[in-house]
Amino acid sequence: MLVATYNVNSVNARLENLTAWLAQNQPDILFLQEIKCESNAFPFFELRAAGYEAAVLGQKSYNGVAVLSRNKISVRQEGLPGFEDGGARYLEVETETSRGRYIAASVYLPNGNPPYNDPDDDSRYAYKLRWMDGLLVRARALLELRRPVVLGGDFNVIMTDMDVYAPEDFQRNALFRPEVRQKLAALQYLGFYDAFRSLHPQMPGYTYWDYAGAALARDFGMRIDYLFLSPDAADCLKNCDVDKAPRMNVKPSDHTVLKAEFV
DNA sequence: ATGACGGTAGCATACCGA
Repeated sequence: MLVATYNVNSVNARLENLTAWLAQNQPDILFLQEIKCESNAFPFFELRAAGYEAAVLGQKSYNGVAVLSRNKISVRQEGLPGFEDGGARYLEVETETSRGRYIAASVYLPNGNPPYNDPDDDSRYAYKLRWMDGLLVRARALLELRRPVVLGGDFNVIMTDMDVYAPEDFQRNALFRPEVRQKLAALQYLGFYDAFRSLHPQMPGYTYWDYAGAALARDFGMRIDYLFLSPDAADCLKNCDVDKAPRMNVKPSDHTVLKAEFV
């Protein structure tokens, strides 16, 4: 049973790459982030032809998350409960897999860095911190269900020095500041397992390389996409790997796929 | 410090991203 996450940087711009990856890998569940369209522009038809149902929380131009599944999907939650959010960043569903029913949420955390024209504006960072607090509240409620849960997506947090090519350059970056690292650590103290890191304690596991500056060729990457597992899901985890192929394709996203296999 | 590079909106250039 395969579950994967992919920040596509526009689902329509990435449709060829996406359907090719689905055909080759046949995951039970695929989380998408940054679909960058409303649901009326989402490629339901093409994905159904590829064998996938889709649940979509869309938004024009920015953000937008989706969950693909080979089986029928029921939506549990659009957006974080009790959190006023201008962005389409959280979609929680339940779906059948070849290993039973899973709760699955596609997560796209705010970036949090200020706009270039106003580097002292900390409102985006404050929004990121509030968003993470909302996620932690939801995560606690999900754990209380004592069921297999996967939170997958682009968390926009570099957790440790190992997870970025030049940690010294990122000390004040909103992806690496102490508060966000602490809150992502808190998700694990609650009981969610970082699927990749729990199986690969030493590997960098980069999931993102900037388009600019030959970042991919120089391996200037960062690990910011994650699959977080409830204990019931972690018990069944067999392996978890970065699939670098989508990043090496023609017309790639700047992120690549992170996938996990379950028994 | 800035921009690279790419996507969207919409038709020039601004905004966003990490």
